[in-house]
Amino acid sequence: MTSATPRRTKRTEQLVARRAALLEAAERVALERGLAAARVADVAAATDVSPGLVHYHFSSKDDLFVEMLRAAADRELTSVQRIADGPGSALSKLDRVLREFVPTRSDDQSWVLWIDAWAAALRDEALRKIITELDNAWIDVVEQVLRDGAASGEFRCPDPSGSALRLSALIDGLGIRMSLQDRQSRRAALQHARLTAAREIGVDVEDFPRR
Amino acid sequence: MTSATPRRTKRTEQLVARRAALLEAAERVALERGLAAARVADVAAATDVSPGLVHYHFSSKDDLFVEMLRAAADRELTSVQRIADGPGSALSKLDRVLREFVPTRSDDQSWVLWIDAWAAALRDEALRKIITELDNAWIDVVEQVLRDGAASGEFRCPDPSGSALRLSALIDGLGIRMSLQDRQSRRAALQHARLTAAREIGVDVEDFPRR
DNA sequence: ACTGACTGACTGACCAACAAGTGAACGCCA
DNA sequence: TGGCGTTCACTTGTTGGTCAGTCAGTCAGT
Repeated sequence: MTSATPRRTKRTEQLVARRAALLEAAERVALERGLAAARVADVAAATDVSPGLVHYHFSSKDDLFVEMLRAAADRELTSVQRIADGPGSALSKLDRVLREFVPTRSDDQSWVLWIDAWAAALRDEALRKIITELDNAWIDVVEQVLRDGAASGEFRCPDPSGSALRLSALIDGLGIRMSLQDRQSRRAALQHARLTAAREIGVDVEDFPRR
Repeated sequence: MTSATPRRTKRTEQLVARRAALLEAAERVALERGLAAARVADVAAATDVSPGLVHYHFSSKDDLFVEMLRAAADRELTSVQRIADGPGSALSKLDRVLREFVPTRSDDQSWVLWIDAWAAALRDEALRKIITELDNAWIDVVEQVLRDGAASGEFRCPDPSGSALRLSALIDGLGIRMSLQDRQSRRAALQHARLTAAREIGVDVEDFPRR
């Protein structure tokens, strides 16, 4: 039987491993030097590989970093979806989403990456597509959690779509603040998010799950 | 009487005018090409001037763009302060702030500039300082408006500081969204901001001033 | 008022550094 | 042994910054 996907030989395994390693290295480099200042030579060095090889796997620098961000976006999306599809009440899911996405530290890796990505996306159609798709998908997932909670009578939420969008925007704003200001504490940021979420679903903040 | 400030000769007038023109050109270039891709040669060309002159007025490329953003930040801050110091009820002032800062279009100039600036600030101490100072000052002004409204009994606001911070974060998040997604309408964004603000001060959205 | 020495804004050619991408050659694995 | 992953030397283009020279504007002394 000839499968459409190529056989999984040692060679092809190595190939996909290299590609993955390059993408991972690209992310590390983008985190350290910033997306705008990242060089393909850096990615090559970080992978202990010649610069030419990078161009063997990726047609251009742009291609490399776009793919890297696509992979990162996929991870983020998977992360929310796992929470939403997991066990627990809608309320606890909502709280877990907040704990997962409200930035933890001023040097929170993913936030730094996305702030860079936003700027780059202003002038790059492909990037803009990736980011808006991630953003919309994220909102959709949270919207569904809110809808479930409202349907089961756990809380009230007259406008799940709007609530999810507002939460997303708030978290993005907090993410920027946390990434740029050192003295901002995670505790405070999380509390701001919880308070806003509580108002969106008409419950008291105190009713959010402990820990 | 010998004044500390230099005489206002034709020469010095021209000097400050040149400097201002270069800063303005730098902003235009940053808007068009993006902060990361902006070249000093672009700024020179946009001012109809030789590249060398740019370095005569500004010690380095960094210096040029940092100064440009400092000027832009000053303008933004002046803008809020004028609203806060102006006439009208606290409620109407709050609404005017929202109308002023919730992005108007996907290509809203100042939002594009600040998104670029956030990314650059991740790796630039001087920029980070400018941005956090602007951000904190903005919040302080809004906080004062909220405090005034609460003091006069116009509305309730138990935590003006937190409310101002949350509003700032929400607006930033909406700004990103509006800048990256075309199909987002200003009307919707403004409505999200108004709704959140209304909840912060315990009034009904409908009570926000018409138009 | 005039002038001549002087200052400093400005030019434009130039450079050194750097970075993306190319392609021929090479060697390892199936 | 053939082809694919990989290297390395190289080309090409770009860009921030420099510098010697120029000329308009300024000002002190007459």
